[in-house]
Amino acid sequence: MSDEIRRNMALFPIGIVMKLTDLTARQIRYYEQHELIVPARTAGNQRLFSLNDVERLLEIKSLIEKGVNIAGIKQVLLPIEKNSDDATVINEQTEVARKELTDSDLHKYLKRQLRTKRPGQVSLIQGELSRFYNK
DNA sequence: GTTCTAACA
DNA sequence: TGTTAGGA
Repeated sequence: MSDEIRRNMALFPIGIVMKLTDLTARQIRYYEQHELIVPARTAGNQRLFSLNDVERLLEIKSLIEKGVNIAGIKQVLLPIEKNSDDATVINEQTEVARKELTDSDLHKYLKRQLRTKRPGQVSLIQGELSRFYNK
């Protein structure tokens, strides 16, 4: 499986994303309303976020802290193209992986992700998520 | 127990 | 953005 797909697998419910990003559920849902992120949904209508979604949220968070509003962020963060590599995927494989995801697995998973670099986003996620693997 | 949408003392 | 109501 490619890292591209791995990064786009919808794995985390909003609770985990809250801890990962330090954002409130309210904020996360609000950003989704403004299409800054487009998480996948389970059959029960619950949001499932991919690592890419988490990265985008961290970027959004940093921009908000710099005083940028939603309109401004929309100009920085390109819209997610449907059916593109940026679209959050949810399938059987994702389903299985998500159910088996434990907290310790999450840590190992995140550490692994940090080694697969991506231009423009790497420095950010490494800084923001460091509190997890450095503790 | 967790998450969802809608709405505002 | 916070918070709460009422459901799933």
